[in-house]
Amino acid sequence: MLKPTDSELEILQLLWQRGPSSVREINDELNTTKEVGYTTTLKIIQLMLGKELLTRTEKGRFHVYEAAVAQETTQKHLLNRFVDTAFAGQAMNLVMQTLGNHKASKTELDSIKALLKKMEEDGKA
Amino acid sequence: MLKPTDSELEILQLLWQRGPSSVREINDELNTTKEVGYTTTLKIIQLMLGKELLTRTEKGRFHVYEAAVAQETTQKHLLNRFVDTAFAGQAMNLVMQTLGNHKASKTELDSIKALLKKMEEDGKA
DNA sequence: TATTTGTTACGAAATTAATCGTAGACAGAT
DNA sequence: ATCTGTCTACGATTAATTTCGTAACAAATA
Repeated sequence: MLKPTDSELEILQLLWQRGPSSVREINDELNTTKEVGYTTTLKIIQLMLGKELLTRTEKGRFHVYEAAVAQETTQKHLLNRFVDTAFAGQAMNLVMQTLGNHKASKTELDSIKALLKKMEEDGKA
Repeated sequence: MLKPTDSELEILQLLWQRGPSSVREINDELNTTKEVGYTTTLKIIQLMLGKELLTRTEKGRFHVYEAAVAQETTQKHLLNRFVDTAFAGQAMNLVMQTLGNHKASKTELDSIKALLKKMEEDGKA
């Protein structure tokens, strides 16, 4: 799998969230956060198409782009890399630090507890 | 804080683990994993010194380098960035995926459970 | 019809990261 | 005294990423 750059990831996030979108829509979204030229966004999207991170369909005389990689698969890859480079492979350190640095809702805490419970049972068996 | 590159992070990990080290030692360590020239390592270390990621002391006619940034602080920064870029800020998704993708020892699971419990109590209060 | 507007394609510049070669200093061995 | 090996400093090259200008063309509009 091809590692997306930060700019590419930003676009992937938008597409995962919005679904299929035009360059104009993506660029407008990006510009709510930071200033970036239309052709800059277009260029990155074209490069992403080359790397097969996106697919596109003709829609009249313009194009509609869609993420060609699944969010979860991509995140899993990035996560594995990140655990290695930033946490020297110590995944549970990462978990502890994340829990320590970020608030969690009751629902989220419950999901995590359920997952932990399942892990313990699997470990036992 | 200056974001270390991947190569720089690799060197930081070694220094956090080994403590103060010479270029030779760092380069030898790096070469247990991948091939990299001595002057390449030296150059990166010199750049890191410029960015104040390292400090150095003269030791006879050569230099000993030491991490100038704390492991936990650095990881926290990287983690925050990563949560934003790769998980669109959804920290608990990251936690769930990490737990799902990596094995954990009983001790680790217990620490996590203890931390969760503390978080729940804090949330209640 | 002529002009403006919006779109894609593409080349080029600027920036950053990583790699390595070469030169010069110096200690220790011959 | 000279040679050899190790060290630092630094410039040059390459590759990847980001940015944007310009051209070509179609559609909408004046």
